[in-house]
Amino acid sequence: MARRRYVSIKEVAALAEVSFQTASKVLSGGQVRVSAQTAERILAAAAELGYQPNTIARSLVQQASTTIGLVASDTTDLAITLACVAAEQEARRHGHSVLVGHLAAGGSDAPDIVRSLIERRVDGIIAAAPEVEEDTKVAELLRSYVPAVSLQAVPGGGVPLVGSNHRETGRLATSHLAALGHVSIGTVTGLFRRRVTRSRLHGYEDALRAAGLEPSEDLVAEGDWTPRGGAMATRLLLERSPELTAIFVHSDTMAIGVLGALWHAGRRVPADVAVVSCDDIPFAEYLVPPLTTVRIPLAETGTRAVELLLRSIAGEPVGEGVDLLPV
Amino acid sequence: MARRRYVSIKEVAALAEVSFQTASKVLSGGQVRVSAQTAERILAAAAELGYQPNTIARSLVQQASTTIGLVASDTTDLAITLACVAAEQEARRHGHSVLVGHLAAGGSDAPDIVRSLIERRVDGIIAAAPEVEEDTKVAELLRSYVPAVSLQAVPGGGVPLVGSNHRETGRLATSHLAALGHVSIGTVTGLFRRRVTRSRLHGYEDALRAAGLEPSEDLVAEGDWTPRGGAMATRLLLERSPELTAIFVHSDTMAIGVLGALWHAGRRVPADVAVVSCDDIPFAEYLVPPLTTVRIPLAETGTRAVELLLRSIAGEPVGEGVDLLPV
DNA sequence: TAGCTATGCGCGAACGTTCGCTCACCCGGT
DNA sequence: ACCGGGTGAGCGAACGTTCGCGCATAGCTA
Repeated sequence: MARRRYVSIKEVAALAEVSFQTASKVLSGGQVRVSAQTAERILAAAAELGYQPNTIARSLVQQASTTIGLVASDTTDLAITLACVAAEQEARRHGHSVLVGHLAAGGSDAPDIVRSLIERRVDGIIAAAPEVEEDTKVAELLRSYVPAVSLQAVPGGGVPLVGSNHRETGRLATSHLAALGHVSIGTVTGLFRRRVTRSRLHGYEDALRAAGLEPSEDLVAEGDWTPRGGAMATRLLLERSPELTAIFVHSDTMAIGVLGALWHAGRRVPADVAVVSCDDIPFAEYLVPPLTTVRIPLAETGTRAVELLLRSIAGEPVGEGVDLLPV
Repeated sequence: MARRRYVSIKEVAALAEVSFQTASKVLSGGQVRVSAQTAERILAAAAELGYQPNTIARSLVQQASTTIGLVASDTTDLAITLACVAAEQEARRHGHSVLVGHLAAGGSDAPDIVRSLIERRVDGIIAAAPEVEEDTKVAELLRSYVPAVSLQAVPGGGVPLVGSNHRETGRLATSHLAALGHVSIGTVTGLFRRRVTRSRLHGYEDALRAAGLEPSEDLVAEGDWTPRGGAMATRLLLERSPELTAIFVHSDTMAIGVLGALWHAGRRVPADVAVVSCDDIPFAEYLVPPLTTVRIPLAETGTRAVELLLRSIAGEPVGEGVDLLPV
């Protein structure tokens, strides 16, 4: 493992017998006033020495790192991962690299992560962690130091959002169940303090009312985005409202737990209880009773966030809350 | 969104009325020969101006970026994600940031990703993508430019591996089934060309032989790590060997598809067919027939990889193939 | 042949740090 | 009163680039 020493542009220039600034002109790609022969000589020298440009030095002088930061929650929820992967690939397509930070359980290290990104002079930051909804410290950093785009609301605003229309999602899922003739429709939600949850809940109520049904507190149970929480919420729901015949679940991940709990309770799906969820995570259709799910454009959300961020970095002003359409 | 201009250490120094080098000594933390009062003055000035150190400049002079690269496959397989998240958190615990790159579908952009990491002068690289098993170009880069640790074998060697004992995993899962009295035990594998698959297959055969059973080609079906592939392989298996009463699946993700396919085929789990899988992904226990799964220490793998990498960066020589124990 | 323009290349400066050396000063011991 | 050691702070250099300007040389027009 004899490690290769990095060669600098000066060594390349020396080999090609030009000044290192000239070598720089050629190697940094732009079309510049250099004769074809010298250019060739320089490229040959670079290849021979295995020259790898030093982005750090370049960033320093250019005052731009072509790097963006991504702060994600560590929930092993596929939904967030999906958006993150898409975001990274989109960023790379535009020549940017991505520095990630995954929040620890409580999300208390969010300010540290963001600060570390800022110290590394990322050109922009994408926040994909529900925890930031409550973090004013992070919000302040995001607002004042660096362009940012968030997938969640940020306290105090000032950061553009990208997301999907959660209310519509809730409405769509619930009205689907209502259209099937169900009259006792429960819901297993995400954490109440998240906006997503409240929006979807509104959509859920909208749909109930539109179907002439009255929302009831007994039909709503709070989950925590995990299969475990989904299962617990379901048990609670069955206890409080044994007559229920349909459930709208706020995420596919929780739906796994919901299906499990229903099975344990001896309810058949979809014969006894119909389940509709949302996210459209890859495995949804392969679950044991195949899951009906509202497709949320997660990857598109990630892609769009990057687009917006890069535009913002480029200096274009960007507005707020863009909504995408679920199917 | 009036963006704050970054203030340099010189401005801080000017405000504190010291030379910027002295300010540097104080702000970069080490205990140095500076009087308590001046130190205080400098810190106050830094706070007042909202000074954020510039890691880029620091990296340039220190010839170390305190950043590591992580190249992951984009498979939305939770297993890999789990390891990646753990790796990032461990790296951060040691003051390092993580630059990620997710391979595109075919994995053909792996060399580009690695090159970009090298140009950004990462101190080391962790490869968590099965695709690299076949990529000699990547292997060459990893060997010659930068310390690396891989979770998969690398063509030509020279890169330390971290992983779990896959053969043992296969043996464990299969012998569990054999101990339950099953005599016709099938297996839904990962892609044949991956080492993991072959190792687990060996373990599977080991266990069969130990139980006095003869391995048969008809009992082995290749999957592709997706629920979809798992389902297809299962159908194939049922067709070729209808008498089978147990299946060892090479990943929890595929197991979802396997369970689905069995259900569609009218086989009850575990009454008609027993299923054992491996990974111990969070939702395994909540699947409809709860999944029996061999726990693979994914997070620990990520953590260990970072440990090893940092040791390697620090100059300690490291060996090869470390195995961890599944339960 | 003198003057002008275009072409090819070099040079100095700057980006924001860290590091090691030097220097001035104060204090205590002889 | 003199010397030595320790302490606090400054200074120059370096890290590997990019950028804009300036200076030759060559070719073209008048």
